[in-house]
Amino acid sequence: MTEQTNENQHTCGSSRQGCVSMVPIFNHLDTDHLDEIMKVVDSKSFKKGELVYRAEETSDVLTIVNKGSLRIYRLSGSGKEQLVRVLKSGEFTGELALFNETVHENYAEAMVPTAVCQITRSSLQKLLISYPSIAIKILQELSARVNQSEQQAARFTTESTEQRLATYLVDLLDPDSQSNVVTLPLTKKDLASYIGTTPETVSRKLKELEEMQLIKRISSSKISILDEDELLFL
Amino acid sequence: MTEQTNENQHTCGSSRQGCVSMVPIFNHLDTDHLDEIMKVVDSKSFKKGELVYRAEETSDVLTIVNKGSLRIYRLSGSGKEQLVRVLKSGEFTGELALFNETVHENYAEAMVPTAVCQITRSSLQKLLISYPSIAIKILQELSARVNQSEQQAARFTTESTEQRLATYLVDLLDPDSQSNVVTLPLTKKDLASYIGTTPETVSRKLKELEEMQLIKRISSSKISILDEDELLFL
DNA sequence: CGCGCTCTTGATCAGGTTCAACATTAGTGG
DNA sequence: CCACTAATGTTGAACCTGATCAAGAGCGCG
Repeated sequence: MTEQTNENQHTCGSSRQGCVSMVPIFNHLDTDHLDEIMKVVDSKSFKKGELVYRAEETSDVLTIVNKGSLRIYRLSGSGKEQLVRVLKSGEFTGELALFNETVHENYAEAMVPTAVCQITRSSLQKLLISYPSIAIKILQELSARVNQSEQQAARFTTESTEQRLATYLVDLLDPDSQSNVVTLPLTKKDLASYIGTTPETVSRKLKELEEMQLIKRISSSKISILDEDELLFL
Repeated sequence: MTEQTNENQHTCGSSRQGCVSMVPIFNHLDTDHLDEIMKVVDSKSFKKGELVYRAEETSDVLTIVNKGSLRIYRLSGSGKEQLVRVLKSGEFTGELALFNETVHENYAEAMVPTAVCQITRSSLQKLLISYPSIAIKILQELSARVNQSEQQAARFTTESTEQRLATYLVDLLDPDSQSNVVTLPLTKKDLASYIGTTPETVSRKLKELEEMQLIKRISSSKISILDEDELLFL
């Protein structure tokens, strides 16, 4: 039911090229080096809902999103799902299984038709030796993720659901756009999971924030931020 | 009030040596290389309660614990403290400010008299180029930390306080010891903060677990685990 | 020895979950 | 293109976990 589609695995040179040249961990290198990297990278495509990998699986590849997006989530002992993060174009996952030679502890699922590039442990290891700057890029990304994740964890225990929702909305604001309208990139269900609550509570809190004149719901996925400062101050 | 003690900054070659040769990210290298590393590493000592760094500070060093331990914690907007992790000997911190050239977002405080080694960004960068294996070690450590932190975050939202406390206790069990007695390495207050609750609730839940015959409190910091399986099954 | 901690226990309270019913939207096939 | 169905989102009411406040007990330390 969640079978991979590997059809264009060796037929999308352009996709592979797009992958390596647009990815933060590679794009500081010049064309010659990108060519070399391209040779060791594989492309794969996944339909909406397909799993790139699942918990308990071993794997020795780093997966980089080329086009589309991946939901990274965990399942608790009781089967409750926790949305950990959404990977967008240029971001990578699979580092735990790759660097620590262990199993995945989360699930990666395509949210929309998604193209990824994958690089094996041995290939990556060679690249890291040839181009130490790649390692630095990955270190940057991983340390930023540790930080994000620790902040998220701290918010779960120190802030109210209302506060978490409010800051989530404000964070969606595009700094270099005049508009104060944000588009929710997640379903209410995923949004609820991400901020650590239920869809019912998200619904109620959005209503409350609207009654407080802090936001205005334009459509189901569009929200106008009326008072950014007050939202953060809650 | 939280002033650093740099007295033995250049007087403890032995400490520095201990540092580099015992640290996971370096200890796979041979003696010659360790000597080279030792040259670019600084030693510092902190008294109990002193801060190695604080949020909002910039810094360009990676801090590795040599002896003692560091509490890494965050402060929420409302001033609530969240214990993120405890660094023990051989572990490092400061990677966010170091790799991303930004400010710290957490605090690092000595829990006991603590000796650390520090290495600057430029020195580390040179080392990473000379010894790519160091980068791999750090990648391993950081990806493991991303994983731990995401798991911790997921637990906050998917498990009850009782479950989090129970798994915390079981995790303290030493696998290669016959004993089923664990020693709490944290004060009740820190323990409460770490698992995302209050000291009062910790007290009550421990009492409940004892009434369920799953644990037995030996002393204030020693607990006997009577039924590991049932604790994890809660 | 007594002062100031941390820890414990009790009582109350509130935020958020759960369950259930209803509304709305999106997706599917005639 | 509309109708139908399934999934998602909303609202209400009851319940429950865990936080808060307050008071007392134990403990270490000067």
